[in-house]
Amino acid sequence: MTSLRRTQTTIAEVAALADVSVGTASKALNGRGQLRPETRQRVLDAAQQLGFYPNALARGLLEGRSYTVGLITTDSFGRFTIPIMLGVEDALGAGKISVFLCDGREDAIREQHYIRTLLARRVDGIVVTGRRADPRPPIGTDLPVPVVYAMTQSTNAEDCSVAPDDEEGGRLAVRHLLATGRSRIGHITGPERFLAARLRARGAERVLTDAGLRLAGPGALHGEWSEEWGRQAMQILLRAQPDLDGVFCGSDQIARGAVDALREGGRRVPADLAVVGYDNWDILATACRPPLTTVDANLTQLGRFAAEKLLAAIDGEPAHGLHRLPCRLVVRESTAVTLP
Amino acid sequence: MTSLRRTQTTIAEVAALADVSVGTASKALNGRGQLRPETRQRVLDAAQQLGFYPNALARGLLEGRSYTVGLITTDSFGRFTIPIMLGVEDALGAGKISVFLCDGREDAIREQHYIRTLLARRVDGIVVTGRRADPRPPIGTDLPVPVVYAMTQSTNAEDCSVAPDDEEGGRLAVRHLLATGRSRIGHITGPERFLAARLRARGAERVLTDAGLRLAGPGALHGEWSEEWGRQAMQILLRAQPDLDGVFCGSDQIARGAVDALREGGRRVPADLAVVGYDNWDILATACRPPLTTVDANLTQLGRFAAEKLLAAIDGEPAHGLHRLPCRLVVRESTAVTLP
DNA sequence: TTGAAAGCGCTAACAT
DNA sequence: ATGTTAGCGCTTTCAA
Repeated sequence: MTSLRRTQTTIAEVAALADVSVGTASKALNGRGQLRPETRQRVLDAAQQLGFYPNALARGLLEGRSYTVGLITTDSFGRFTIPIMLGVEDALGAGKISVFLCDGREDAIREQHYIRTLLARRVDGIVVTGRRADPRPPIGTDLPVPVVYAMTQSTNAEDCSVAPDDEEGGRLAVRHLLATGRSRIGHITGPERFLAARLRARGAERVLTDAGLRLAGPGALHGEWSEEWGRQAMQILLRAQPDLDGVFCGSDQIARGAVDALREGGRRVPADLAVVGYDNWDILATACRPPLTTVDANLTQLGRFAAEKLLAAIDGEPAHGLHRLPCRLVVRESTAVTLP
Repeated sequence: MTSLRRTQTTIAEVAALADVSVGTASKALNGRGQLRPETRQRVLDAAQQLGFYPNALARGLLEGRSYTVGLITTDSFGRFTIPIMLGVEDALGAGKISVFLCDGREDAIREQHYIRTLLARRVDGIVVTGRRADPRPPIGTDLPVPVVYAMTQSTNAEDCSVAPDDEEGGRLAVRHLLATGRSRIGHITGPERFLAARLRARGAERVLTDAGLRLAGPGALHGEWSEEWGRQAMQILLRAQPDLDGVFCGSDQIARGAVDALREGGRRVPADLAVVGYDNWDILATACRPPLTTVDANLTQLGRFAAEKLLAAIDGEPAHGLHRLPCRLVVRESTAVTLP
């Protein structure tokens, strides 16, 4: 519990107490210049005694930068934005940079308003996060500060964007199913208009093709990102191919629906069928019966990575183009190999 | 899409272009003082042309405040913090105040570090959010700026705290069950060490007592906030009181588990038993079969309320003590009245 | 080794 | 009606 003065102290007061000039006080506090050790100590003591900490506004004004960055979300901190924010905050907080939170709400006007505000506050850079990997128009052209897009992508190829490698996620999932001895594998996923859904499906198909196989039934089943769709699609798939032994789902919600449908239809998971989800939304994945093997997109790391790219750009080393970050398979019981 | 200069403009440049002094430019831009309309327009045009917006750091330095507030979370933006953040940001953003995001991570050291940073940045105030209603030590004594605690409570009664009215939530839930014709009502909830769990249970019990009834079975069943516990507890409850016709659950997760257990045990919801959840975590509540009637704690509004209290305090009208905000029942199918 | 002064960008009081 | 000046808190020359 801090005990700070009710009124904030200035360096002039510290200087007065230490009986030196403000210039000297500044040097002492910042460890610069040539000072008699005793003088330096006197200043430090005075600062301590007064609970002094420098006014960041004054420093920023002088230095021309503020050691802050703006974080603009387009989706009101949805489920996917949170871990990214966490990563960004984590990477920047450590480096003494503070983060301004701005909720863009899919509203372009609002977004522009925020950009203006952030620039007025002399942020050193801006991170834009989204919930979809699909490209979006850049937040501005020729902005005076660097911008990094995380979990969304600027349509301008010059801009720096960071996104999970969804195609690799699809490959990981299906490779795992093959490795655990399944070969009649179906795929249930979200709307085809989502780039992420298409990429995951493509990854899945590639691995199957390489193994001389193909997706079971009618191929990738596109629908809502919901449990309900997972249940429905599971029925469709089973009817189309009754000897199915593995399903890769494009989200944990879908997977959960699929698993419920299987259990209620009398099929055992993983004994009869293995199921892989996507997102590693752990509250869902672990509550599933059985707990769900799923692909984790490492979003917190993605946020951290985006922040690092931004820091580099601030330091004059800008990156360009889209960076796809690796996913990770989290193995749980839904794909366990059972003895016959 | 903004098109802003790569280099930021100062008021001096605007003044030069408009051929006036900076003082005059300042007056024109801020609509103060007596100026010839034509001069004012010339300045405005110049500002427009140069894409000028004032340096907030300079303004803040001068005014002694920054029009920013800090938002410190103790739980890494958990599920409950998000809507609160949204509400805070919403209420403040409208008033031209920007929000600094700080993830305290339950770490007191980290928290103190953030407080110092925020004060150095001359924030006008601080909001502290938590995930538990249980009281916590204040973040500091005698801070130079006002603080409001949201969804957590300071142990210092002088501090301003805002929390949902959990007891009322419990009352709402059970009153609804009674109103839909149920009278043998059980309660499954989270760990007893959570104040929220105790308050909700108390609310439930009060309503029953007033109706000359009591909780079914052994009374409130405390366990984890999980689906698994919901399933288990449901079995326990049914064994203890087979003619049960209503269950109030302390969270949507628990409710979901309870509903699953009922369905799998051959009981129809809502025909045989009605179930009420808590949180209105819609992705869970709507995926439930049937969709869940649940108590919504109005967290976004709570965030907005907290922000308003903070603004008032900043304006010299501090509030004290704990403010409990109303909950709201969201009725879905799990408590529908069915014809016999 | 220390102090004085200038200046970051802006606003407000005071001159003109 | 417009210009000049001082000063917000700090760092950084440059002088002493």
